Amino acid sequence: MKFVTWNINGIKARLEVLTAWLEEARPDLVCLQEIKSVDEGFPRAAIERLGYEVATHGQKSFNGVAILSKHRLEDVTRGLPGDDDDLQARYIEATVSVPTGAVRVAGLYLPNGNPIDTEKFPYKLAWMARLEARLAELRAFEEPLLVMGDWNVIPEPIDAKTPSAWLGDALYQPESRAAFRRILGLGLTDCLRATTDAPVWTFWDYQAGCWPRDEGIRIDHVLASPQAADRLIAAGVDRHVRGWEKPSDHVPVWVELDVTTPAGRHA
DNA sequence: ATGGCCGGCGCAGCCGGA
Repeated sequence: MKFVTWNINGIKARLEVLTAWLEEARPDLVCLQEIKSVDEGFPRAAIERLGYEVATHGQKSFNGVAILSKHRLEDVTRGLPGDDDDLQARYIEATVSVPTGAVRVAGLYLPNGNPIDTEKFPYKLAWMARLEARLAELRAFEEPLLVMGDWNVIPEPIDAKTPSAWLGDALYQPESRAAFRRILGLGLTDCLRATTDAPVWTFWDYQAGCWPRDEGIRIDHVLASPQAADRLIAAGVDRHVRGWEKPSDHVPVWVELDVTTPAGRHA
């Protein structure tokens, strides 16, 4: 079963690219970020027509996340707990039933945090602390869990074509990277890193010819609980989509899980 | 040479992104 995360950078500007990719990739479940739309403005019908259930957590102009699923979504919750004054739409959870049980999915759009000498950077770090607290709760259930989205964190030097270019950037600050490592320390597996040691990019800036020069970074991640990581078959990036007409600056990142084998029976 | 863009809003040019 194929689970994907993709920052689409505006659902209205990306609907044609999204539907073309859905028909090509045929994912079971997709977490979208930066839909930049209120719930009522989301082009739900065009996606439902392709056989997907749609759950949105939108906001006017900025941010906004959604989950698309070929299988019924249950227990949808919107917003990251821990700060009732935070109105930015960056987090959604849902449970999807699979033949052997259920998978809890958390879709996130982590704050960018730039510039680092403004209030935006402490907001990012506080958001990551709230995320760690929520994921500690979810981990305690000891069930299959995927935490996927645009993390806006470059975890390691290998995750940037030119690491030195990011030294003053919120995505590569020691505090951002340490917070990401603390979350991995809850017992979560970085699925792409679990399947390859090679450099892989998920984002290329629109500016400065970054795509033709392959000046990319890896900031979109899928993390799995042990109960999900045990079922991991493969992980990858749909890099070619960055070369399409009117692309997002991010590409889809996917994982394939074996949800047919009873627990404890897989390799 | 170290820059070059894009979406939303709304109809000019600014804000936000990474």
